[in-house]
Amino acid sequence: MRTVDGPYLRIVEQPKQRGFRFRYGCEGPSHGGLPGASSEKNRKSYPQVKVVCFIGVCNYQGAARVVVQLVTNTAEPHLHAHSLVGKQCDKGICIVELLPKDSSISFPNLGILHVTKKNVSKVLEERMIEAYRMGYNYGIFINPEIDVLQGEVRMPRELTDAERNLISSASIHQSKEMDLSVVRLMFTAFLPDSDGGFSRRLEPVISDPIFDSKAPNASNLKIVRMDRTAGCVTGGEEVYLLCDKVQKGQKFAIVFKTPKYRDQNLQKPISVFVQLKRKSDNETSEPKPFTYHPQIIDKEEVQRKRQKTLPNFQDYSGAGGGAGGMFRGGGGGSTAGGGPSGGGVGGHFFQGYQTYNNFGSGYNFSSGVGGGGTTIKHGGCPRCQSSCVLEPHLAELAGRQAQALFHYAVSGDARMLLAPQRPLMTTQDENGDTGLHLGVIHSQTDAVRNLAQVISGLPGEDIINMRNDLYQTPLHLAVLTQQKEAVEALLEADVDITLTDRHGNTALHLAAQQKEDNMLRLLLKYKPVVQLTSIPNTAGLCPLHLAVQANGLSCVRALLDGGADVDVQEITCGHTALHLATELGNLSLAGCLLLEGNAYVDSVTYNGSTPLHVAAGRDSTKLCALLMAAGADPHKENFEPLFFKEDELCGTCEEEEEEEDEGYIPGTTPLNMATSPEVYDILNGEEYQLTTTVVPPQGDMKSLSSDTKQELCQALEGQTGGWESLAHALGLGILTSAFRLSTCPARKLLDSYEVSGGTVRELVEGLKHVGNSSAVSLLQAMCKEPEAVHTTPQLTGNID
DNA sequence: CGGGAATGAAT
DNA sequence: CATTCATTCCC
Repeated sequence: MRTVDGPYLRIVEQPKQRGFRFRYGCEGPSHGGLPGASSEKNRKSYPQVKVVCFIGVCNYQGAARVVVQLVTNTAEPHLHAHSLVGKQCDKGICIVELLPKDSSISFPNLGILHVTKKNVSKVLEERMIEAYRMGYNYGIFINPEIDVLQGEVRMPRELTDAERNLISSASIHQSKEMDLSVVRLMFTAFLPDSDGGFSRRLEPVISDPIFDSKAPNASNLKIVRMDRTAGCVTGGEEVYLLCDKVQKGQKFAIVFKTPKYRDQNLQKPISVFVQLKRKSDNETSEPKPFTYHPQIIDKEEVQRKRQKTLPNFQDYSGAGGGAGGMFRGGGGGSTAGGGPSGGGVGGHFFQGYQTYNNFGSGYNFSSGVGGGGTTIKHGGCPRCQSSCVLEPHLAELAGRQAQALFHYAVSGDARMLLAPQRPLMTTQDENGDTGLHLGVIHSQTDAVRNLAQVISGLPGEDIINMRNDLYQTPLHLAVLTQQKEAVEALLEADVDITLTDRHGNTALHLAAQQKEDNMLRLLLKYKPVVQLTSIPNTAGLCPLHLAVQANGLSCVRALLDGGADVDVQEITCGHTALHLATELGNLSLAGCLLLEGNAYVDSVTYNGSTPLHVAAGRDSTKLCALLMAAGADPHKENFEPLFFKEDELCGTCEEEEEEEDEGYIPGTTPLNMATSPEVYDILNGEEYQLTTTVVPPQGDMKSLSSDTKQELCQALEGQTGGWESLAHALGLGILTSAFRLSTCPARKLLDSYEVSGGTVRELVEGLKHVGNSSAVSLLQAMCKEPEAVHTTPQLTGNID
C-alpha cells in the first residue's frame, strides 16, 4: 500500500461506528462530539491521529496541519455532502494545527451535520470547489477526471471554468448515489516545507465508517424480552422474542426455534447467548443469555423412582413401628418435590419470565382422586393411632388377613392375599404413586396383574385410574416403560384410557412418541382407543402430530393403520401431520402420509397455508416435487396478503384474475414463495430434474447421494417393510444378525448391498416387495422415475 | 444527549 | 385518502 517511506499519518483511535446521531442544521449545535471507538461513559475518548515515521517506532517531532473531511463509505471514496461541525470546523471541514510538542492529536468536538436531501448536490459542489481550490486532496476524491488537471501540490487558486463544469457535473452525479446515513473521516496531514508553509502533504488516511444512529435502518438491535431463556439441547423449541426496534417491514416480535446444541450429550446445563444479527451490515444486538439443559431422558421420573429403595414394608408388620412420614393421604394435597429439576437454571437475570414456563410447580389435585376415608394419615403418633383410634379396625383387619392367608394357602392364588388390603389400595407414597403405580414402575408384571384384578373388582372407587403427582395413571406408566403385559392387564381391568397426564397426553399420545410402534399398536387394538387419535394434548397436538415430530415413521404407520384421521389439525396453527413433516423437511414421513395415509395434499392451516406453502417457503426441492407429484396446487392463495413480487409475477402469468373487484387483496401462493429457480420450476410443473442426483433407476447404488441414503435409512427403520424384511428380499437375509449388531443396521444393509453390486432398480423392487412405499417414493423422487408422478400437475394449462 | 412527537412531503 | 418517510422541533 504505502509506497513512500518517511512520515505518515496513522489513526490512533477510530471513531465509534454506531450510536452517534447526525444532526440536521435545524437541531442547532452542541449535541456532543463524535466519540472514539473505545469511549466509555465515564472515560470519554475521541478519534485521534498521529504522525509517525516508521510503524510505531519514531514519532514525528514538529508541527503539522491536519485536515479532516467527510468521505463516502464507497470503494472509491468521494467527498461527502454532510458537514463536519464543531470547534475548529469551517465550511464542513476541520483543520487542526499539530504543535511540535504534541505527539498525537485528538478531535473531541466533531459533529456531523446532516445535509437536507434537497441540498445534497448544492452543498457537495461547494465542498468540492473548496477542497479543490485549497488543494487539500488529489482530485480523486472529487472525480477521477479532474485529477489530471490538478498538479501534485499547489497553492490555493481560483478555478477555471472547465474545472468548475467538471465539478458541477460530478457533484450532481454523486449526490444521487450518496448514502446519507454513513460517512467516514478522511485525515490529511501537511508538514511544513523549508519556507514554513504546510505544503508537504502526506497520504490521506480514512477511518472506519460511522453510521447515523437516527437512520431508520441503523436502529440498534435490541432484545427486549424472550418468553423463555432456557431449553433442551435437542433444540426445536419455540421462543418468542420481542424486539425494541426493527427495520420497518419486519416484525417487532420474532418467533424462532432453538437450534440443536452441538453437544447432545451435555451433562450439565450450559449457558450460551442469543443475539440478533442484521444480515445487511452484520450489526448485532446485545447478547442475552440462554441456558441449554441436558436432554431430560427421565422426564417422567420413572428411572428415578426405580432407583429408590422400596418402601420399607417391615414398618407395616409390627404394631405401630415408626413408619409415618413416607406415606400420605390419598385425597387432596399439592405436589411434593415433583417439578422439573431444570426449573431454576436460567440466570437470575430472567427469572421474571422464567415463571411462565415453570409448569412443574403448583398443580392442585382438586379432582379428588382416591378419596375415601381409608387412608393412612401422617403426622401424629403411629403408636397412639394404632392403639387408640384404629384398634377395633385393626382387629377386624387381622381376622380378614388370617382368612385371606388360609385361602391363599389353599388356592395358591396371591390375589387372595391382596383382597383384605383393599382399603390400602388408594394409599400414595410421597410421589403420589399407589401400589399399582409402583408395581408398574418396578416392572412387577404379576403384581400389576393381580393388583389390577383385585382393584377392578372393587365397587365405587376408581383406584385403578388414580393419578400420581405427575398426573400419571398406571396405564401411562406402563406405556412409558413399554411393558406390554402390564398394559394388557390394565386394559383388561378396564382402565379409563381417556385420562390425561399433566401435559394433556393420554397413554396413546405417549405411545405415539416412542421409537417403536408396538405399544401404539397394542393400544390401538382396543377399539375405543381409536377415538383418542383426534384428541389434542395441552400443546394442541394429536398422537399423529407427536409421532411426526418424533420422526417415528413406524408410529405414523401404526396410527394410520389404526384408523387415525390423517388430516387432523393441531390446535395452535391448524397444521396437519403433512404440514409438520414438511416443516421438518422429512421426506419419508411426508411420503408416507401422502402415499400410505392418503393425506389431503392441499389441507390448509388457519392462515390458509398448504404444505406446499411450507415446502416452498423452506426452499425444499424434494418436498416441493413430492407435493406437486401428489397434486398440490401451486396457485393456492393463503390469507397472508401478497405485498411484493406482484409485478414480477404478472410478467409471467398475464391473465390472472385482474378484473376482480377492487377490494380484493391477493394472498400468497406457493409460487410467490419460491426463492430458488429449481423450486420455481417445479411449482410451474416443470419436470423435476435434480441435477445433483439424477440417477437412472437401474443405476448402481454409488450414484445415490449420501443424503438420499440417509433418508432411505430413516425410511427403513419401521417395523413393516423395515431393513430386516428388505434384507431378506434382497437375498442378504443371512447377514441379518450381523446387521443387527450395527448401530445403523439399515445403513449396513445398504452398504453391503452396494458392495454386492446391487442396482437401484432392484432395490426399488425389493422395497415394493416388502411394502415400504415411502422408501419407494423417496427413491423414485430422487431418481425421477415417471411412475413417481401420480398426478400430472394441473397448472400447466394455466400458463401459456 | 437521546428519545420521540409533530409537521411536512412523497408515495 | 392513508401510509410511510424525512425533517424539524421539543424535552
